[in-house]
Amino acid sequence: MINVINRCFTDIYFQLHPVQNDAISHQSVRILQLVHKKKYIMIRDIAEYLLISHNTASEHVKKLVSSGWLYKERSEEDQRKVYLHLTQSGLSVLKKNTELDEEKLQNALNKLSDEEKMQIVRAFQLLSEVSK
Amino acid sequence: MINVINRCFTDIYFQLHPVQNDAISHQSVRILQLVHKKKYIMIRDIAEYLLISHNTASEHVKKLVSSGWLYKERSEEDQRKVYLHLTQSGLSVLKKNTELDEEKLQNALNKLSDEEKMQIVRAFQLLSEVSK
DNA sequence: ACGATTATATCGCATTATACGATATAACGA
DNA sequence: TCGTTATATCGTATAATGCGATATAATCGT
Repeated sequence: MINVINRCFTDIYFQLHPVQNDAISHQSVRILQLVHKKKYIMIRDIAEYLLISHNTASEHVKKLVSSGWLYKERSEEDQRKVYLHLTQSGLSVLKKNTELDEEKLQNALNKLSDEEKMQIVRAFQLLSEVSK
Repeated sequence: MINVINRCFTDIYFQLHPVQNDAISHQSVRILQLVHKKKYIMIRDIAEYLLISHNTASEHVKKLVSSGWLYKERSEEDQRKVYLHLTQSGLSVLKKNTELDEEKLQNALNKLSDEEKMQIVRAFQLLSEVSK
């Protein structure tokens, strides 16, 4: 069962992911992903998740800010802390690099009945829920 | 509906993907992926898919062969052609970099009933099928 | 037969990505 | 005040990425 899900999962991503011409590095995508999924994330958290030193994480973030994909917010309570957030542009880049292509996904879904579409949505919601 | 599926899809991958300490580059993963999903793939095909020049693709493949993740097979009919295949080691590296972690996925599924598990498997098979 | 094409490979070179140690600054905590 | 925490910057090193130029061998078209 695990293997079937994994084969389908990778097949779906392989077939439906957007064609990306964007020049974006692997670590940049991982950082945008972290910022998107985690609330109140800081530089040191990114270093921890990515298993890199804090200064390297700081350099990465600097680049992402200057690219216009992230912005910083100083904490009110503790002025040392810097919370990171995605810009609209950053969200758009992240989507192109982690989500399924909307048009390709729509084309795939159109081959199914309404009942089948709903089954797929429910299944994704279910697995997403128990993954947390 | 598209947005719900995409949010769930990225959540599932974010929560369940393996923690990877392997030192492997982005392009290397993409090439292993291509070789895995496509039959009789050649250097020039990889260049085409990855939108890079054939000589760069050749260099990448050389590195992957020397890492023991790919091996080459000369075509019988046309001796110019070199088909690429994954080694066992290459397949293992690819899985760690694209699939969901077996243990994490199992833990998530264990929170569900047998009926719900089957619904998820059917939904993934369904979407995988219409994605081709 | 032979020039054109195809597929791969290699070399030289340039740029970007990735990372860390050392060091600095500012803010917080006891 | 002194130690700790969070971020930032500089210098430096190595790996990753990529392309043009060039080479070799096989195949194709006429």
